[in-house]
Amino acid sequence: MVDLSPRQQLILGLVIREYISTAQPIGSKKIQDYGLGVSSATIRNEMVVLTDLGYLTQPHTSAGRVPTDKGYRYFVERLMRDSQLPVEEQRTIRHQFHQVDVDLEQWMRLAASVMAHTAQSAALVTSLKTEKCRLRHVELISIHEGMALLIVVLEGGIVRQQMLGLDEALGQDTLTQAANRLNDLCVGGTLHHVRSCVSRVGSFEQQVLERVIQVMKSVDDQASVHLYRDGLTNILHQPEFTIPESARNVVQLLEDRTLLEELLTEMLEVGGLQVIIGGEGRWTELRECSLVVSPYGVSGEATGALGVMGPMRMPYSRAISTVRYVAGLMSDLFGDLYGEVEERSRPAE
Amino acid sequence: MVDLSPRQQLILGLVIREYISTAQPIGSKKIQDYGLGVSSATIRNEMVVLTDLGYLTQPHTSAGRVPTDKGYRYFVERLMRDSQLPVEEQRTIRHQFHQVDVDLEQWMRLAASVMAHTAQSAALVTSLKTEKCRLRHVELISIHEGMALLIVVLEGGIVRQQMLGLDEALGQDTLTQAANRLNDLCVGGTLHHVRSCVSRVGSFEQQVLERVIQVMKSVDDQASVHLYRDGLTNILHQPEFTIPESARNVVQLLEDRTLLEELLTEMLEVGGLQVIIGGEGRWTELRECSLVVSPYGVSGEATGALGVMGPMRMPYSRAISTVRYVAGLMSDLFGDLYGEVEERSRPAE
DNA sequence: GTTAGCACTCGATGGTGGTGAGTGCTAACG
DNA sequence: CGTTAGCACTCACCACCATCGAGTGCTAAC
Repeated sequence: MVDLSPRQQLILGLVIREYISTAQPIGSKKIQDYGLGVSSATIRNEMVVLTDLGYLTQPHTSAGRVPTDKGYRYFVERLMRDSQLPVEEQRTIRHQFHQVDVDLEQWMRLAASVMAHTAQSAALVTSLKTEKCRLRHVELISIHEGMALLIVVLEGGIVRQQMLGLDEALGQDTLTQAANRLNDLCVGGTLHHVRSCVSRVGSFEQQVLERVIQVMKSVDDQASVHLYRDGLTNILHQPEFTIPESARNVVQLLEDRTLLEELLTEMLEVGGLQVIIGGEGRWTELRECSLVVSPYGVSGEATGALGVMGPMRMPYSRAISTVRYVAGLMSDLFGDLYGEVEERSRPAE
Repeated sequence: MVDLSPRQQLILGLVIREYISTAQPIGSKKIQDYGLGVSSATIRNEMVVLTDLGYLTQPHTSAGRVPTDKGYRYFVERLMRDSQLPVEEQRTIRHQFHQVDVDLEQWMRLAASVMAHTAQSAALVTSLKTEKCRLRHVELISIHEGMALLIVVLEGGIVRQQMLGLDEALGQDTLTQAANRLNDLCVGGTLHHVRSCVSRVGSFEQQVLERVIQVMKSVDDQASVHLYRDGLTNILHQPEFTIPESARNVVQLLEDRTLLEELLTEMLEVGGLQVIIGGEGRWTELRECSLVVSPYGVSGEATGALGVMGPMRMPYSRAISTVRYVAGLMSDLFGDLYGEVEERSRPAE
């Protein structure tokens, strides 16, 4: 992995960059045109080496070279200089965020839309997952006799609601009283603390608390993670997805919440901006795709993941800077909701 | 439109049914195989008539016949007998609905999933839109000093939340008091009534009320209608969408919320189960597609639209019975939340 | 180590002819 | 007059083939 000569690195870099922009196998002639002062034969020789080392392949004998996943990996880790998103675009994006309401859902939707547009790929955003979520407020609202609406508010403005079938008809007053009692007892507590309250309240309150616990558990659970998607069309415009077969595969991939949620949750555990190339590791389903994923949120409080997905032949530099910028921006926005604590833990902008 | 002989109707029906199941142009021989006791020449003669009348076309001179949108329209309105979804499937679907929580969002998601699966097409579900929404409850929760969460509960368990920047730091107690005052004053009122309260409260409450009004207005507005989609992959499996071009078009169509929302909202105004074939009317964007859409909900209180989208060559009978059944089921479920009123207004199951 | 030269490979392109499904037309039939 | 057998015709589809050329690997000379 480490023993490429400077010239080999240069050639590999050029092949990858050229392939990323043209989607055509790259021949020695085209590289020569870049003017590195050697003949095509020399470049061919180097290409043979790069091919033997597994950084490039040929679709068929008499074709140019195409990067392998290993090649892209080398490119991303060694040949690409970190670039920032142009200041102009940064401003445009910030502007868009300031134009919408202060609303978690709208932000996430917007983040997906912005990334899809800026990186010209499919974009993914998961909702926040609290690590040890604290209860902020419980509310019970009568819908009609026999049915009440339970609203649970958690730290950081996460709101969940659930319908609650009542065994006996209870008026709004009774419900409010019950909610007040629970608020007095449990607000500010973690799941653990809420659990410990169950034995200290009346039977109806117990019933409500069970549901609150269920809600808090499910927020921790990946099942309740929301997933925002955008830019599916972008990915279908890529030449690698004109084949109906691959198009279907990638759409299926993006439609199937479970796989994506699993993937993004795992990325969250690893932490930091990640690049997954061609389904490396256990993600064989995304064989033809690459992802750039980053966590966002307030570390230790609530975190989510966001990123873009495209063909292996993805403009990594642009994708990475886009994802990094949006993740930083979202982290800042959410940081404000958590009252400016944990300043140090935000990903750098 | 009305002057087809019984035999012409029979032939048209057979051509359409056969084409729906095979996606191949249908020749006179194939129709003869159905054994209607006449020769292929006779069938050809009838086909010429049907073609001249605009119910069928030929992709090219020496090919079989393919239905036109007018042909499908005639089929849907005159040749198709209303069928029910098999009882077995009805049970399966009901069962799935009873297995999830009593939760609007989960229901809509499930409805989309069920329709996508049952009708093997792309499914769409909009959230409910209240016609004259009534305020049920207002809640203010302190997030941190300078920031509060406003929760607005409307008739039928619709919950909306919004962050509220505070001009001055207010404690939870102050917020609760303000919320209580507003509840006393406005609960049960329509948008109109809430508006009339603005002048009767203090300045902070006014500020909150403005936001409540904004929320209530936006619920009326199509901008806030949620859209649940499922089964995109199904549609890409249809032979008409193997061409990358059409595949992209249909994906773009399904990804673009605004067009779909506009369409579904318009369907809501028309009312009743609607079949849109090949972008009839002003829906030229869906030239290659057909939709089966039905309203659901509690008429006069809160209504939404749901339906499926597929190629023009869609199994209309199955699609219609699926959509009708799911719409009925959803209406029943939501009807329960509205306290069993308006019994008469539910679409028949 | 580099390079010019060269034979070779193989996908892409385009023209050709055969095949067959399906047609429209016509003339004969009941 | 509706129906039908027969027939010539059309045209997409496919297999075949030759050509072309981009790009290769190899070798020998620099």
